[in-house]
Order: sequence, then structure tokens, then C-alpha cells
Amino acid sequence: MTTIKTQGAAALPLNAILDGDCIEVMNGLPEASVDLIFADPPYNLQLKSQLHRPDNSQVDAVDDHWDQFASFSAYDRFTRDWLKAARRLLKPNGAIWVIGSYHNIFRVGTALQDAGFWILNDVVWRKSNPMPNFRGKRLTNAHETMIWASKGEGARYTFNYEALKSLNEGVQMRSDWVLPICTGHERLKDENGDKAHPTQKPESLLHRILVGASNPGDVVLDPFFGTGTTGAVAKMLGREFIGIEREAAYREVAGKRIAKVRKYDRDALQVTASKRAEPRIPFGQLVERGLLRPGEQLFSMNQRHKAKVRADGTLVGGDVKGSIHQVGAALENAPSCNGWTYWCFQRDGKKVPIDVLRQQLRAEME
Amino acid sequence: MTTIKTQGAAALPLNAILDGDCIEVMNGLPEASVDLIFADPPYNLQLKSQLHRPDNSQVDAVDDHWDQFASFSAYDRFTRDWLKAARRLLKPNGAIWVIGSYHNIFRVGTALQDAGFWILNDVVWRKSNPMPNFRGKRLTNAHETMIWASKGEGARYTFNYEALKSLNEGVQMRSDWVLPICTGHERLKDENGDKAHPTQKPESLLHRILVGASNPGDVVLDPFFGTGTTGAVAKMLGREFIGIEREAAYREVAGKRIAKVRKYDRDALQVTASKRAEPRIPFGQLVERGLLRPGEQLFSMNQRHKAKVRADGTLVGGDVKGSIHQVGAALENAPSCNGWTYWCFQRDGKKVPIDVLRQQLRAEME
DNA sequence: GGTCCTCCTGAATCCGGGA
DNA sequence: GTCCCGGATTCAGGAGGAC
Repeated sequence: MTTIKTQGAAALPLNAILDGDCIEVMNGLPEASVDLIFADPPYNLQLKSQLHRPDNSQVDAVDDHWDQFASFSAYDRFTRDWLKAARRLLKPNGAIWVIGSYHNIFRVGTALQDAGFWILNDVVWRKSNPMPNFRGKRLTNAHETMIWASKGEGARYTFNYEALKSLNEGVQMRSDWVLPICTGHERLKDENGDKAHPTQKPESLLHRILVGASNPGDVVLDPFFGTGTTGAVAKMLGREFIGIEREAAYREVAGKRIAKVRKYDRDALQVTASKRAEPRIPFGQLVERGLLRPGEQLFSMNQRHKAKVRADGTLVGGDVKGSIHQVGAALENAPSCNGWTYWCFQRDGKKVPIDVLRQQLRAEME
Repeated sequence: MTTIKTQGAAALPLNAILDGDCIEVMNGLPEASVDLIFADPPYNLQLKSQLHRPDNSQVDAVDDHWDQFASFSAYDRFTRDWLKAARRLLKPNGAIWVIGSYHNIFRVGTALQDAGFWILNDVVWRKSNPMPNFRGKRLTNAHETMIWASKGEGARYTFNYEALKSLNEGVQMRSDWVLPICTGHERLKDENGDKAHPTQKPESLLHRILVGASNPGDVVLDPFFGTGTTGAVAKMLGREFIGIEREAAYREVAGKRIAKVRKYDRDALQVTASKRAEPRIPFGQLVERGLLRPGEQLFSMNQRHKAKVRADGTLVGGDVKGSIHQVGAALENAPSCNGWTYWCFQRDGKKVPIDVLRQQLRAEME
């Protein structure tokens, strides 16, 4: 594979990484020629200062020049422009996926709707291993959002319902996907051993999108190609790809990467096989769900101790506060304690272990 | 509790369900008087039949694209208007939560940002028991999206980090929340046994929001009150609420519902506090109080460094002088250091963290 | 080779009270 | 309003070395 320059609107260069600004390059390609677009545009993060982990190490932030926009309206203009060019390339029954975070995804969704795209689903990528919130000032930002849209209302988009159902152990695929972020050997490094691209997406994510929303032989366009995850997975799965990337360094990494990919790599297919562990139920959820009330008394199995439930799912017993496990351990003067089997509550005059409530919640989740 | 009509901008009616259009009612309330807003705005506006373009021409229902555009812009206008009224009511350090689905949440998010709100997180409510997609044409729509935003950048919003961490078994609360939809006897029914409201939210969702983003005694406003889940949970948790609802039937159901709710005990509402809230103890006080003697040696936790206490509560270590934090940071060559957890002193041959002495002083102060 | 332990890292709008 | 500086803050998982 080689990097090809565009040459007018005549030909559609397949399995190539095109050099240039994505809007100009797209405008040079023939219209209605693409089946699927996957786009991972800049998020416009607007980071203010440096962030350190509690161990004082510094977080390697996404501060690249390509993520800088002067204002929301500048970002909106950029979004409308590339969406317009992308829409022109799409076949009437084609579809688009765009990924983003809360910084940009609302602007993107609005622009999609205004441009006439018809949203089919918003899909949440729930990261199994996100970066924590180091300062404890917000919720852990543990997901990103993808928007899946057809070219217009009533279009006959591709959706491989059964394939996704099999990927999900025989149950309908839901709009929330739990997948790990891209780390380890899959994460591409430069010659210094640093990450080659700050925001490389996992192949498992693209695998699921391409299996579910395209067919073998389809043409898949990625206007923000980066290090080419879309191209690599497209090649594995027997789809044709077109990548557009303006940074030479990314194009080079992507080219080498894709050259090594073999079609129908079995390992890649296994990535998405989900393993189902027994769901962890926080005790606090019993309180949120009203199965136990704040202020309610719990009793130890051995009847020696009692404690009161608080609104945040902690207990107070004597002068000890903490989780069901911590308070149990403290009252028993033991190094540890399984609060689930230690505590009971009272219902209709009878003592019932709180673990019964956990089982109840687990059963509901199936 | 009774339904109260608004009477000019003078009084703030608490724990009342106000009758009327939420924008008009909000404009009649005093500004900067509300701590938290939870909003579940409608998105099935069913405007299509009576829809007019800005120039008052009738929308041609045949022209899908125009119809769609006009309908989005009408929705945007409605969104901007109620957000503007809501923003006026919010205290400077107040915050807002808005919930929606892919039909409207992108419009809402864009309008929030344009109005000057500062997004803190987008939070995904992952439904453990969603309605399946019967036709198999899309992914099961298994989540809704909430946006949490402060009144502006730099505002000091309320976030009970430790309480949410407790609710989640001791690990940081993430931006994806797994909770079931509202069913069973929590789901309110009308006299015919039909559901009283089409989109009643589960109390567990509001419980988590109010525990995490408000304090007891705070004023919580819900401009689209419906059957009053916000009011019911606010009452349980010792928050004051203001509901606005224009449908008499919903107001009645909500009023009866909330009347039956009992507030939890005051001590059950206490929530695990952050360490930041504890009184500050200057290190010098340990020296003044004789817990540490001038000239005494301190040792770093990692045993690599030592320093000597001076009479004014500063340390000397090597050629570095300054506070416990400054000397620790300098010796470790780190941007910052928590001296309380970094330094130990020696007693009876054992190393003891100096933080133990701080705890001792704090205990005495109670 | 297996197991244990340490170190490193990831799309991040990440502090606040008192002078 | 600004400035200073005390001091609070992390989860999952992979790589690689030690034994």
C-alpha cells in the first residue's frame, strides 16, 4: 500500500491513505461513493493547566495543535464543513459514526441533525479501565459517546442484527458497549517508545462497528485517520478503506501498521468476545434502590452489635463509621469482615441477612 | 403540602408544586435563589401540525427536510428560553442536571454551552432492564444521557465525592450509572391502572444525584415536575424542593405521593465528609503544644531523607528550609508534597506518622 | 516457567481558603 | 479582585524485573 495524492474527482482510491486537509480531499472524491464513514474528529478539550497524579507523576495531556479551536463557533463551523463534505460522499443508504466526549459531542450531534442526517442510536463506549479523576472533583470520565446516523430519514442503512446478537452471547446488542481502552502491544509507539498518537482507538471498537454496520466489500471512509485503526480493522474484515490524514508522521505509522495486517485475523475476532463476571453490587445501591432506608438499624448475625444505615451507604455503629465491612471488622475487633454475611435487617419481626437483598438485585440484572 | 400560585418575585415558595408554564413561573421567582436544578424536559413536542417558520409561513409537511429543520429550531428556541429562565434562578455556585435521549440531548447540550453553563460531566444512565428493540432494526436503546453543568466556568459547585465513593463500595463513582427503570409499585398508576406518567424516573437516580450534588437544606428546583420524583426524593433526603408542572393531573398525583413520603432521620442524612472539610491544624501547633520538640528529627516515609524541627514549625533538611510540605517537595524533587503523610517521628524505637498527632489535636477540638 | 512485585500510563475542560 | 501556599487526590491492567 502506498500513500496516494488525490487527482481530481474521477477515481476513488481504495485502501489508500490520502494526504491533506480532510474537507479538501473529500471534495475531490466522487460523490455517493462511500458506504460507511467512521469519524474521530478533534474533541476541542480546552485544557487549562497541567494535571498530576497523587503520586506526583504528570499526566500526558492531549495538547496537540490540531485540537485547538478559538471558540465554540469556530468548532461548529469546522464541524458543519467536514460533515457537509462527508455527506456528499455518502451513498444514499450509507451511514456515519462519529465519536466524541462531552466537550464536543453535543455540537456534533446538533450539526448532524441540522445537516439532515437521521440519528439511529447514540452508542456509549463504557471504558473498563478509564483514567481516574485524580483530584476527586468530578465523576470519573469513564465513557465516550458515538452517534450512528443514516444519510436521512427513511434511508435503508446496513444493520447486521444477528451478527451483533451473536457477538453478545445471543442477546440483542445494546446501546452501551463495555470495551477496554487501547493499551499494551496494540498501542502503537514511535521510535522513542512514546505513544505514536495520543488518542488511538481500540480495534475492538471498530470491529464491532464494522461487523454491525457494514458488509464485506463495502467502502469505509475515515476522514481523521490518525494511526489507522479503521483501516487496519477494515482490512482484517475484508472491507475497503479510504483514510485521510494531514500529519505525515501519523500516515507513516498507519501505513506500516496496515501493511502488517492480515485479512480475517482470528485473534482480532476474539477481542470482542465478552466475558461475563458476576456483577459487583455496591451496598449503597440497596439504599438508593429503597431496599434499605437511611436510618434503618442493622444487626450483627451474632446479635452482639447494631449499626445504622446512612444515605451514602455507610454505617454508623457506636463511634465507628464506614462501609459495612469496615464497621463489622471494627466492632468485632477483627482484621476484616464480610459485611454481606455479617449484617441482618428486620422485616416482619424476623432477621434477614442483607445478602438476600444483593441476590435479589443480581437476579434483576440478568 | 398544597399547590401554591406564584405571587410576584417576592417570596420563594418551598416544598410546593407551582401551577403553570415553567418559563413564566420561573421568571416570577427571585433570582439566584436555587442551589440545584434537575430538569427532564419534554422532547415529543408534537409541534409539527401547528408549526410556523420564524417568518410565520406555514410549514409544508410534505417537505421533510424543511419540516425537520423548523421543528429543530422550534425545539432549540424552547430550550434556550427555559434554560435562560433557569439560569437566572440559580445561585452563582449552583448546578443543573438535564436528562434526555439522542432525540434532544444534543440540542440541550449545545444550548447549555451557548448559555454559558460549564459542563462538568455527561452521565450515562445505563438501564438494567430496557425495553428491547422489537423490530431488530437498531441497537436496543438501553441508556439515557444526563448533563451535569455548573453555572459557569470556575464556579464552586457542590460535589460530595466521598459520599458517592461510599455508594460505590469505596471506588470513585464513574460517569456510567447502572440502575433499573421505574417499575413495580414505585411506578405510579392512575385510577384506571394505567401509568400516571409516561416517563417517570426512578427514585434511585434522583437519590444519587441529590446525595452527590447537593446538601441537606439546599433548594432543589424541578421545572418539569411530572409526578414529582424529584420532590419525593428531596423530601426524603432533607432538601427543600420547588416543582413546576402545568398538567393538573400530574400535580395532583405528585402532591399525594409526596405527602406520604417521610424524611429520614437527621443523622442518617449525614454523609461521609471529605478531609478538606476538617479543621486546619498548622504544623507549628504541634511544636507549640509540645507534641514535637524543636531539634527533633523527622524521617521521610521512604526512609531516604531526614529533617530537623525548628521552633517556628519549619523544617531544615539538607540545605532546604521551609514548611513540612516545601521541604518534602524539595527533597523529593516533586511539584508538591503532603508533609502530613510524608514525615514520621520516632517514639519508643518506632516510626510514627506525624499525621497521628494532627488527628490527636483534632479530636481534642471536638 | 511461574509467581510476585514494582512501575508506568490512559481524550482530563481536576483546589480553595485566607491574606 | 489577586496572590500565596497548604495539602488533598487514583483505578485497571500491562510490561518487565526479581526470585
